[in-house]
Amino acid sequence: MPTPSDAAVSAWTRLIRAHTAAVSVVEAALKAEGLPPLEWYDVLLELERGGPQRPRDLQARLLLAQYNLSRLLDRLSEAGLVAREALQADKRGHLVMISAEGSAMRARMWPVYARAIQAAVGDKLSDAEATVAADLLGRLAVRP
Amino acid sequence: MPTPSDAAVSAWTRLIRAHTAAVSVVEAALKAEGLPPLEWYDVLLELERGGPQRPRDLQARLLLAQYNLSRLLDRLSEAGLVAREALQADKRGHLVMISAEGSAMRARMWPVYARAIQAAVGDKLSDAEATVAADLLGRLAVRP
DNA sequence: CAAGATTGACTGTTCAATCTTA
DNA sequence: TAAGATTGAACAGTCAATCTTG
Repeated sequence: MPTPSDAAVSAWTRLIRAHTAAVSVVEAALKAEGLPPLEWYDVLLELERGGPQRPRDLQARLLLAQYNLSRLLDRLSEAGLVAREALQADKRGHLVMISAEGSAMRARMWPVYARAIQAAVGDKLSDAEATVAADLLGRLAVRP
Repeated sequence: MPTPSDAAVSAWTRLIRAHTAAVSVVEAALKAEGLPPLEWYDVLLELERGGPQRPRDLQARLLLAQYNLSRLLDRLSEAGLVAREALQADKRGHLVMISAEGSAMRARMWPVYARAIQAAVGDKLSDAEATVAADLLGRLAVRP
């Protein structure tokens, strides 16, 4: 049985810890400004970058479960930040698109988010170190 | 305003992704064997290593919110994996300790957990790379 | 009043089942 | 039958209030 090396276990443990610590800094910053959670930002950004998309595509890019995304979109839609539009091509699905309000919200969130990233990562690693970390972390997200 | 560098943003983004990917591998492995979630393992391990402790101490080590831990301990206790015992010294609190069943469960979880860590981290990074990643990630968890 | 811990009510997540169309 | 998407009910997480003791 392939038991992980100490180095792998240590990297795993610290990945969990670093994630918890960094996310809580960012979420706290957003909450302090009365802004929506991180997850909303991700969806809004993906919709700005990728244009109108089907939930299935968003799901794959954001690594979310389908039922999870369904309710997340409900909330975003209720807040007026995204709109759904029926598809003629495949009547099972529909397109999700960001609204003007959604873009405005994403823009309002970014400065707060950016400062929090700086506090959580930028202040703790040099650019060279952050680049190394990004490379190694990128390898962990690759599907086998 | 200190805007984060591209390197910092990239490290942040990939931290989130790597965490999501790695955790889902591990949680899926545990679930497939009918075992409890990762979080339970963390509590059980901490109680084995650190001996009987007050919830406050567990909370600090595991980076959990107090109300969160309170309900997590309820579940562990209901499953017979931990026990609570009143403290005479400070009657507000109590000690939490792992039971024999709890130790047995932790031991059953470990091989599954270990294989999953290997798949999520060990198979993707060399030991040298994992050591570098662990060092950098450790710096992110340090309180300012 | 402050610290340790819990609880009620609310919000969000998960699982399995369901519905519709391909 | 399978894929895209949603939903009811159960479960877990969050916030603010509460209780008890220091």
